[in-house]
Amino acid sequence: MEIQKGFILTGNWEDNDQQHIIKFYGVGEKGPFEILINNFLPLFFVERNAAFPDGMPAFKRNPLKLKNFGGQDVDALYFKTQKDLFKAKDALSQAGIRTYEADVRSTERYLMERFIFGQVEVTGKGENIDGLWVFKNPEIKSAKYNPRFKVLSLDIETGMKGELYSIAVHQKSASEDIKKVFMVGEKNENRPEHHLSLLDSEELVLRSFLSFFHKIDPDIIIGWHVIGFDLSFLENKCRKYKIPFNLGRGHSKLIIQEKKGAGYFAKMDGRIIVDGPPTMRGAGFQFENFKLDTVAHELLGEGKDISSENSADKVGEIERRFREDKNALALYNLLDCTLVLDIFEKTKLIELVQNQSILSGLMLDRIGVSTAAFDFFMLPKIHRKGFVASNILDINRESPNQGGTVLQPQAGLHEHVLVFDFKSLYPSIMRTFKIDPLSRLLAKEDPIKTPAGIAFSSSNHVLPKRLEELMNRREEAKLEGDEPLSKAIKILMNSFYGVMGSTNSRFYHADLPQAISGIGRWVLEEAITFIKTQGYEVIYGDTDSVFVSLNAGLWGNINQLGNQLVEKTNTHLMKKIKREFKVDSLLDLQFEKYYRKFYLPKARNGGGEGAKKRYAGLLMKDGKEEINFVGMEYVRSDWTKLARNFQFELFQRFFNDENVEQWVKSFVDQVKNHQYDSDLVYKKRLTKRPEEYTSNIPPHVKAALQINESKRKNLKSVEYVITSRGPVPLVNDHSDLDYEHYIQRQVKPLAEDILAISGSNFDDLMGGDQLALF
DNA sequence: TAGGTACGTGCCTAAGT
DNA sequence: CTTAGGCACGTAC
Repeated sequence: MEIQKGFILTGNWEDNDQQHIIKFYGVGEKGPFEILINNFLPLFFVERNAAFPDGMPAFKRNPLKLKNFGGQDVDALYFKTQKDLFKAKDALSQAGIRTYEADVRSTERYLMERFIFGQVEVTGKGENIDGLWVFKNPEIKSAKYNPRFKVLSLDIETGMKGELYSIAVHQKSASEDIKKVFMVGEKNENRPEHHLSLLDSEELVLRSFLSFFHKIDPDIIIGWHVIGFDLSFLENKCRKYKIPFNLGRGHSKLIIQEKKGAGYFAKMDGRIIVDGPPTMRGAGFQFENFKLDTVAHELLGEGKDISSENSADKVGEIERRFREDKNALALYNLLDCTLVLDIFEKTKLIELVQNQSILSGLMLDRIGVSTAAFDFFMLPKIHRKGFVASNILDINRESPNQGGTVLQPQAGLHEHVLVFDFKSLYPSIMRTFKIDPLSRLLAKEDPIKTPAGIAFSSSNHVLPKRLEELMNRREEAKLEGDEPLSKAIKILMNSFYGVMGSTNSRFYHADLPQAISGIGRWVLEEAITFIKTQGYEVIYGDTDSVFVSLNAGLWGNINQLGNQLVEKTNTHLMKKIKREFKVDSLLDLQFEKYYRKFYLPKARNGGGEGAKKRYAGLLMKDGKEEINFVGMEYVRSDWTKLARNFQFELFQRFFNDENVEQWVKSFVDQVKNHQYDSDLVYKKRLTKRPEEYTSNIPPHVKAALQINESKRKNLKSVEYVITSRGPVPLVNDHSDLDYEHYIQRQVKPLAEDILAISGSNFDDLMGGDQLALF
């Protein structure tokens, strides 16, 4: 008998010889393992009184003490294979008979019903086959086991005509640091360094790489666009040489799929691919762009040794090194691997996704799917409460759901502004008012009514307890300095509100998000009213935040003041909520920050009213004063660097009480005098193919349409400038820059925001005659 | 290979002078 | 030539 703890990386199912087989792969205490299960039957539920049509495959019907959300009894139907399940589901659907939970994946069903969240203890007859532990129908239960994965960073270099030059890998684990480059070349060439293998042909490079790969046996492959480029390229080469592209554990195949709009996905047994850019985007990282060089510079302060500024030069330099200096190319190839590895290490990305998997129960390639994470937690819970959920239905919403309140800002310059916000507002509302799909169904049991009159059961619910656990665990994680865990919890908690309000969730019901956001609006209003009664002026607020201006001037200790106001407000809310709703408030207003100066701009087309979701303020950070921009052009990636730099410097002067007029004038002169030509580039995403924009054609699309047909095919964003001919892609000739456009569209509106305060005006300042020159 | 709503801004286009 | 409405994008929370 073999007992091992482990972490599940991947899972899949197949129907084989009239059997449904589930396979899980992972890494355990004694190495990688495979779990084979053939005693699990795919299932769904139907109403007890359903009369079945002809053409149903074989099934076993089992009456259960479960009901659907409408209160009707249901039976479980078990099938030999998933294929039979699909067939039955279709037949029933044709006959107008509803099925329940028929769209739950059997791998996830198996794990969730056993409360297994990534980490397992496997007990059974284990057989070690070629280093892979194989268990057949073992006993599996939840456990605590957090491996340090073997992470391999992969990068390839190619020639312009589609030749494979080299494959580099860098793998780090707790105990080893392995570097290797496989390159096409002659053996005695250039006295190659020890980690460089020169091989006679592409085919030999591929074979050597694959054999080496299996020897070092990584758990996770990382890279930069590694699926869409590197692995896809290698797959094609392998096909050409009829080499099986069997990167998976047990030499199983790697399968790559491209989903239009959603990017590339790769699947194999027992290993996970974590691609840098999409994963970092998903984790909320933001950079000027997601080029490896940019991200590496930003995070590590270093870059590649071939600058990627000019892609034509880069390709040329790679080809030159391949011909003349293979050692240099190998170093370059390897540097990319190491940079990616360092980026992952610095941002703790692997730890983040590992925590997301443990918290959600989803395997690593599904952690981003919030609706699936909600199912994983909720389905087993509601079963134990006597309910089954529906399939994911095609719902069309009658009316849009209302969200948070945004207060009308009091436009202008303020001094001494305190910002308060509710910590995790929506989760704490769900906890306070016991909101989840179950308590909505069972609202008759000890009801709580929200301000809008939606009722929930105060005694029968599951999500509030889960949120309490998560919030407590997050506090612990913060104290322990465990950033990835804290972040993973935050991401998960924040997803619940969205899932319950998503028609792509089987738990969707309009009352759920309506109740939550409705209470949110009530709470914010109540807090503001109270703060005003304390004699403070509220100048702005958005969803969960309140901005207070100390118009009477600054006195005493800011922190003390802020914390006292927070305490009073929380106590007030506590009492009020107890009185009106008979529940204990878990709402927590916090004193977040203090701006010495704070500016709320007017809306450009708003008839003098303040613009919501836009502001700039001067706050203290690490003992220094720093300008913080929110929603303004400075933080918008679709404005030029010219505008962003201009706004930053403008506000520096403005907050410093300097007169800006002369400076604005000279800035405009410098623009005309070609001082900022490299800052005039616009960058904008394309959400469709350029030809598909029909109703109107915005500038970035006009630019995109001028790019070669082949290059424009999968274009995700366009860089362009405005010339006397209109928008032109950056890659085309653009010597006739339209400076007047930039002054009028990128500088003037930002300058006006500030100039208007002192009653001056951009055009007067410039003097009409000078503009006529252009 | 489906978390949500609220909002500002610039530009295009068609309808009104 | 001016204006209103809608589209597209990016952002705040």
